[in-house]
Amino acid sequence: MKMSHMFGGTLRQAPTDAEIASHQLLVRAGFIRQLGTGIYSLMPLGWRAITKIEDIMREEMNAIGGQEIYMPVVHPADLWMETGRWYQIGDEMSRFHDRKGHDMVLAMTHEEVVTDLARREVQSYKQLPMLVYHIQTKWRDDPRPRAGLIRVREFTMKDSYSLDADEAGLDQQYRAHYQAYFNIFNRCGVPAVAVGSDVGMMGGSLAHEYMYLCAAGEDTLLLCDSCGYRANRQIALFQKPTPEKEELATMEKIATPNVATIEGLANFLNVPKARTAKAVFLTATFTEGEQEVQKLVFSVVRGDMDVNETKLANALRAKELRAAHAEEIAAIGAVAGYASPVGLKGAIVVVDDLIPLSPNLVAGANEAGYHYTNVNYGRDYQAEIVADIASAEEGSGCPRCGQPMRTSRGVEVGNIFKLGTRYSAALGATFLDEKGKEQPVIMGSYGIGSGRLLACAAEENHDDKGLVWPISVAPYQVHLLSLRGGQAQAETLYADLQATGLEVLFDDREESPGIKFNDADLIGMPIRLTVSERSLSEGGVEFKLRHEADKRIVALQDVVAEVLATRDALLAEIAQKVVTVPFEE
RNA sequence: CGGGGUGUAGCGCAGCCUGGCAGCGCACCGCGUUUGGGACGCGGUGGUCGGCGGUUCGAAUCCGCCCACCCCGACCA
Repeated sequence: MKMSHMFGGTLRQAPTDAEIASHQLLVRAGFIRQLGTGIYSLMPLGWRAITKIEDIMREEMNAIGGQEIYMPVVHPADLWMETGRWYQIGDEMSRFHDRKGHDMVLAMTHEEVVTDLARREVQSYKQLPMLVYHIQTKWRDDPRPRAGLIRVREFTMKDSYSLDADEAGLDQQYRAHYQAYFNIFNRCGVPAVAVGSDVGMMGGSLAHEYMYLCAAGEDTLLLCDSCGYRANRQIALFQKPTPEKEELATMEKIATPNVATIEGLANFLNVPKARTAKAVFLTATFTEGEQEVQKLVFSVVRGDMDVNETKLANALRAKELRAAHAEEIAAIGAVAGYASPVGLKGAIVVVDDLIPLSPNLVAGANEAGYHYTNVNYGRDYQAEIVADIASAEEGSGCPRCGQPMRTSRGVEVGNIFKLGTRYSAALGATFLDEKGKEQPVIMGSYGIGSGRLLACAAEENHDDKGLVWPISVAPYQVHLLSLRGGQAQAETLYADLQATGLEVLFDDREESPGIKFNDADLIGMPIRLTVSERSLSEGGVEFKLRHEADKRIVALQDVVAEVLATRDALLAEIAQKVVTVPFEE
C-alpha cells in the first residue's frame, strides 16, 4: 500500500477525549475513527490488524474442531421469549419492530440462534460432539462505553458454541477452549491470565474470564502469589477471620448523635470497625414469569467489610440490584445511617456468613441518633438468607492457602462458559442417546471480542513514540520509506518485496524525513526499510526493527532475502510464546 | 440513571466574564527554497460558533429548553 493514497492519515495530536495509550495511539496512527459513543469505524490499518487477529482465532478454532458459520445480527424476538431472556435482559438489548409490527432484537450474543439451529440439525448422539463458531457483530447498548475500543457498544466477537452428548464431552471441549484461548492471546502479544468468574446472565455452572492485567482495566482481580489462586472480585472467596467466642451480653440502646457512618460510629464508641454491623439497603428486581417484581433487600456485613453486589445478587437469585432510594428505605420505617435488622419488617434480610459467628456487635436502632450494642444474630434477629456476601479486598486471606492476596486491575479479553442445558432445554434442542432416550444437548459458549483484543495488544505493545506491533497482528510486516535520492530504487524494492508475498506499507509521500520516521514509529510496523541517497552511498538500504534501536545497511540485492528471513524469525518468536497452560478450575 | 465537564475550520485551542467585522497553531492548496528525526518564505482554501427558542438596534458571547461527546459512579456476556 502506498501511503500517498491511503485512506486515513496520522494525527499529530490525539483528540483530548482519548485518555489511555491504546485509544490515543490507535486514533493518532489512523487505525480507528469514532462515529458515536461506543461506535467506531476501522480504517484500513485497523481493519487489516483486526483481520490478522480474526485469522488467528480461526486457526485456533479450526484446530480444536471448530466449524465456521455465520448467524444473523437481527433476530425475531420469539426465540428470546422462548428462553426467557427477552424478559430478563434490560435496556442493554435493543429492540425494534419490523414493518409488520413483529418484535425484533439486535443480537447481543447468539445462544438463542445457535440453539435453534441445533434443535433442527442435531438428532443423534452419533453426530456429537460438534463445535461451531462465527465472527460477527454484536450490539450491546452499554450504559457507559469508555476507553476507545476497550469498551464499546457495537463490536465484533468470535463466539463459539460446543454441542455435546454428556458432561464429559462438554468438559473436554471446555478444556480445549481453555488452551486455545491462551494460544490466541499469546499469538496476539497480549499476556492474559484465566480467573474464575461469575456466570452472570449466561447461566450455567462454570466460567472463566481471561484477563489482561493493566491499569486501564475495569475489573478488579484478587491474586494469590503463594498458591496461584485468582478470581474476579465479583466472586472471589476469602478466608474470613474467626471471631473469639464471647458470652452474649444484653442488648442496650445507646445515644449516638450525628454518627451515621461506620467510620464515625467506630470512632465515637472507640471500638474496631469489626465490632460493628454495616447495613446496606438495595432494591432487587426479580423475574417471575413475564412479571418483574421489586423488593427491598437489607444486607448486613461486618463494619470492616463491604457488600459484594454480585455475590448478593447470586444469593438472592435476583435479576438486578441497585442502591435503594431514600423513599423506599423510609417506606418500611428504617432510618438510613441508623438502620437495624432488629425488628425490621418489609425487607428481605441477608446477612454475611461471618455475622452469626460475630458476637455482640453494634448495630443501628432504626431511630435517628441511636444504636444498639451487643446485637447478636439468632437471638435478636433472623435473616432470610445467610451467605457469603462480603467483598474480598487487598490483603484478604487466600481461600486456599490463607496468605494475603493482592489486587490488580484487568481487562476481560475473553470468557468461556459451561452452559449445560440452560438453552437446549428451553428451546427443545434434543438428541436420542444410545438407548433411544431423548436428551437435551449439553452446551458451552466461548467469546473473544476482536476489537478489544486489538486495543489490548496496542496497550501492551507501545512505547513513547508509538505502537510496536508484534508481527502477527501488524497491519503490514514492512514499512518502506523512500527519502531524497532513493525514490527509484524504493519503487523497485516495493515491487520486489511484494512479489515474494511480503506485506509492505510504502511511504512514497513527498514529506520531510522527520515526518516519515515519526509516522513509521507511530504506526509501528515491525520491520522498517529506508532507501535514500545516504543509504545508497553507504551501500544499500537501511534496515531497522521497530522494537530495537540498532540500524544497519543491507546491500540492495540482499534486502528481500534478509526481510523474509527476519519476518520468519519474528513469526517463529511468536510461535514460541504458545505454551501449554495447566487447567485450573 | 446520579455527579462533574466539554461543544468555535480536519486536529489542538483562544475569544464568552464586560454583546459590536470569527481568530491562532498544526493540517490542506499554489509558487519558490529546503529535506536523515515533525523545515522556511510568500500567497491562498476552509466556519449554519452543537440545535431550537428568547432578550437586544445587534448574540459565539446573556437567558431557557434540547442534543451530542468525555470523565467518575451505578451497570456490564
